[in-house]
Amino acid sequence: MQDKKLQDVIYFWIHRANSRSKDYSKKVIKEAGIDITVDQWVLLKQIGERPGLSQVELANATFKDPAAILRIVQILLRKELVKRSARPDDKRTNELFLTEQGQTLVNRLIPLIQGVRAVGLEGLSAEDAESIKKWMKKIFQNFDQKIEEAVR
Amino acid sequence: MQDKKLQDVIYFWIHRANSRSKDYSKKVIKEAGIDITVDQWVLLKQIGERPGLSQVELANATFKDPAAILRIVQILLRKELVKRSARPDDKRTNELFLTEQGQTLVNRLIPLIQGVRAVGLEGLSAEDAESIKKWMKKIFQNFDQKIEEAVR
DNA sequence: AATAAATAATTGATATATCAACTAATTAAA
DNA sequence: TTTAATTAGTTGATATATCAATTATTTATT
Repeated sequence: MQDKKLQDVIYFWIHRANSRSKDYSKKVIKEAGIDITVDQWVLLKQIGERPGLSQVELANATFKDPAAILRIVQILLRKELVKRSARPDDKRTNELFLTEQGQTLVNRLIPLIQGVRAVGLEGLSAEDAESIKKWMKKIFQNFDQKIEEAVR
Repeated sequence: MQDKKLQDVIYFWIHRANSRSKDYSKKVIKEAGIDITVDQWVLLKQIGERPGLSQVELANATFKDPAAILRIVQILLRKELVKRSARPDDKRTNELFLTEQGQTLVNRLIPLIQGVRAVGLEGLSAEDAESIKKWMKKIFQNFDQKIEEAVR
């Protein structure tokens, strides 16, 4: 049975680009002497953008599983970068906030991560970057629709 | 400190596209009643393309860690989809081959995975797809170079 | 040839992803 | 309003990713 070689498959390269951007982010964070993972950073960043959001809201925003969110949040609580409290009008729900330490760390990381983003886009124009973003959204939606379609 | 919202970051969308393509592959494989993961499939496919390759070669081809390869290979051995034997001229090295069962499974999966690939690219032209592949390679290389640069 | 360096595979530790099952709290329906 | 359904969070199980350290073997060096 004939098939494309792995290296000719577009999704394989999307995977590689994703993987290496994570690797490089990790390297930059580590070299700055900061002890958090890329996934922890993403949650910190999102909590900073939307203080008080719940774990489910965080899961939706980052497209992670609530169970995955919980475990990462527990690490962030342990590191005292995040604090958590029950929402007064709905005791099921936890509200998440950055601690002062967490906010300081986010502020320190932002310029580093901006540098990381720029590295990946070297040699690409702003229009190229826009096209890529647009196409990634399209591919995402193509799959997402097929997945959701089955649910209905 | 001002920064792009998570949803405006190109790498976030690359991550999402990657993640959903994996989700949909998983769904299709499961619906076909086949009990393997996407990562197991990628290794099977690569071993089928290059019979006799070693774990390190497999790690390089798929950009995975040798330790990760080992654990997935152990699962494939357990499922009797792959067989393994020491290379005669270098006892450190294992050669990997598909079993007959493994080959049958690969043949069965290929058309399913081709369908998955097509779903993701709906609404995109062949040229769009080529551009995406080219740019993902570029982004990959931009990061990879920075990472390797430090090693030298 | 003996020693040192490099390589392939392995193991252990930690972090993450996903799914299914479960509890507690809330909301909708009979 | 009592019951049923839904929702938020949690836990356990399994698979994967990454790093550091270890063993066995091979290759390079002296």
